[in-house]
Amino acid sequence: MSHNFDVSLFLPYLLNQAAEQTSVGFQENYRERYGMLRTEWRVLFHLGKYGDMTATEIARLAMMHKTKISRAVSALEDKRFLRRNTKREDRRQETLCLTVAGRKAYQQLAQSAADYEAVLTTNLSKTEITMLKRVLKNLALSSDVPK
Amino acid sequence: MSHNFDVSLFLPYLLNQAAEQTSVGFQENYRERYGMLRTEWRVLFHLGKYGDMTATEIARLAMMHKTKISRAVSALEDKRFLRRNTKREDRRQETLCLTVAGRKAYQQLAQSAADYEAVLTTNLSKTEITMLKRVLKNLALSSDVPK
DNA sequence: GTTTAATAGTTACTTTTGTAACTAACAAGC
DNA sequence: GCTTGTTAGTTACAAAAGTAACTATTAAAC
Repeated sequence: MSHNFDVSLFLPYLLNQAAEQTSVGFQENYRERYGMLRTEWRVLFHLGKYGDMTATEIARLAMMHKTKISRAVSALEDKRFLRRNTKREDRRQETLCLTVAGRKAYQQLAQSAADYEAVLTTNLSKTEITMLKRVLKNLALSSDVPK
Repeated sequence: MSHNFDVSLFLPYLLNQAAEQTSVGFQENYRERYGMLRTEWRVLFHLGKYGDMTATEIARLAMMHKTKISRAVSALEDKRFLRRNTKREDRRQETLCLTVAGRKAYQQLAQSAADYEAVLTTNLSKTEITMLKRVLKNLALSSDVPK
């Protein structure tokens, strides 16, 4: 195929650059204000968005490895942002529930996220944003093997 | 702003997902075949694409931290993919030059990259690809502070 | 020319992540 | 019931990345 492929426009590379820059730009919000890591913010926002779930369910949705989730959950528990409730039907599983503080943090961060995204996309049209998100969703599912 | 912002469509999150999936999909190429890490592949491809450069120049272009570059350069040197040449004019700097083996690896990987990208983008039109890359480039520069 | 500041790159130390092995609980086969 | 296999989640260890302090060299100030 293309004899003169421009590696500097290699899609995974561009995606990494964009992901890294935009993520770093947002991290001050959860980091400075709540002392969270990226993984913790992700777990928090899944619970905030989808309601109580188990670690495994978050892992599947977020495509994150279960050890990462496990550590993030412990950290969020230490910070009193969530509680664990062992399930009656299956005592291996535990439902994760945001505390009042956790929900509050989620709401504030969701707001910051909305604001931040607005800034990121100022130069983009509505059509472009929609298209971009659709494409990204597809790429994320491309070779869906969370392992 | 938006009272009902959908965090699961938060742009940095989508970008991370897409970046991670597509990068993992490609890594078998440099990892299995050449025993490289992602950082090494990046350094290699910058040298392959732009010709001999110093570590600092790569760091600036790739927006990678200089310690990451330093380690990747050492690893690539160990694998005999590049040589270092201290500059006459300024003995602090060293020009990094791909060896014959390095150039060969670059060419093969650039080819694999082209093939891989073709697969990734099968469902996208030319217009979409162009638009996507332009947007990603812009996002990557959004808050350009490599530190 | 000697002090001061700046730059290229490395190294030491810490934090975070990845991998694999582990414990505990359940479920099925017999 | 007991063995065998599977799943949820954790922990121990190894690999990678981030941060800060370091060496060596150059440049500037005086």
